[in-house]
Amino acid sequence: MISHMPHLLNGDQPELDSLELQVVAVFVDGVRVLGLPRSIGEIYGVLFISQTPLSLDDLVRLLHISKGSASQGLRMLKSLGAVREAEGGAERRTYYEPAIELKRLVGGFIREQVRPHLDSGKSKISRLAENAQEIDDSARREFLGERIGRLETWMS
Amino acid sequence: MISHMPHLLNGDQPELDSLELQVVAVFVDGVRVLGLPRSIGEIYGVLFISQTPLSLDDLVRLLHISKGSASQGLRMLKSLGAVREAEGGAERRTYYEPAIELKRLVGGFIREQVRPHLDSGKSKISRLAENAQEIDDSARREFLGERIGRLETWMS
DNA sequence: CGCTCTGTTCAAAAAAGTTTGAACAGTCGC
DNA sequence: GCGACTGTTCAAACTTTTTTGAACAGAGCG
Repeated sequence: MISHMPHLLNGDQPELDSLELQVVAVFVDGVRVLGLPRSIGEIYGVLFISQTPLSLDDLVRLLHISKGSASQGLRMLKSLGAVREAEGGAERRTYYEPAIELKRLVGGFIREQVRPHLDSGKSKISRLAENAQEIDDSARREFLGERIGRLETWMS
Repeated sequence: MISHMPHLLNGDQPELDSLELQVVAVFVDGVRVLGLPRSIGEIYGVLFISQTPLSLDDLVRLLHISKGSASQGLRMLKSLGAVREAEGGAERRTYYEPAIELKRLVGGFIREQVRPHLDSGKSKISRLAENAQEIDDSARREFLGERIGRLETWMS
């Protein structure tokens, strides 16, 4: 039985096949656009194409990355809500599986990566708008008011 | 007359005042989120808050960046459609002004930074979908078909 | 407790990305 | 043509980010 299922990509498979490598490459490219590190794309990629959940050690072996990288990558992916721990397995070791709903992925990315910057930006701009009111030169003050107002519009 | 317009931020002003620095900082933060280099944010920031178009040498002086940086930064901003050469001035030197319509900025960013990756991603995935059809193991083939299909949905 | 197994941490190394500045190319006016 | 001026290029220097790997913490088991 076992010998007839060579493509069940799981903890037993020692290497990624060419098709799996191509999928991983797509995700590496994908996260690059979002400004996330390569390893994040690799990890999510293997999980995405794996039929069974994978452990940290599986990732180390399949991707040839260090344990540290895999650990940190999984942490980030969990914080983005892109990966979750698989239920069940009464084993000591924990297994991970990908979240495959696009909504969840995009939502997590916005919540963790975009929102913080957006919020701090908004508060900086409010302060800016106040400071601009104190300018003496009236032409300059009006110009600044107009531009900063535009900035405020952009942020919403 | 001249001495009464100290805030006309143009080629004559030797330094950025505190408010201008704050605005620049907002843009530096902003472009960081998009994965663009700091200097891009600085350059767009000064142009955005300047009442008159600025030359390359103005940028070098106001931002304390090298001529090379300013030149490359302007090139990128032009390619993004975020900055254009100002009309008029019969001078030899060319002056730049910011595009301030959000639509144009976002559009340029997508066209130049996102589209290329998205397109190459799509074609990689098409090839992937074909390769997946050649898999022997039928369970594996179906699983891959399902996942790759999902990937294709995401891309639209 | 002592040993093994799993996973985390973090300082240092490596890689990737950005900026600099000197050399160069083009243009204008004389 | 020559010199001054404006801007571009690109290899090297610098900065920032990512990865590594060795040390460590905790959990389970005998």
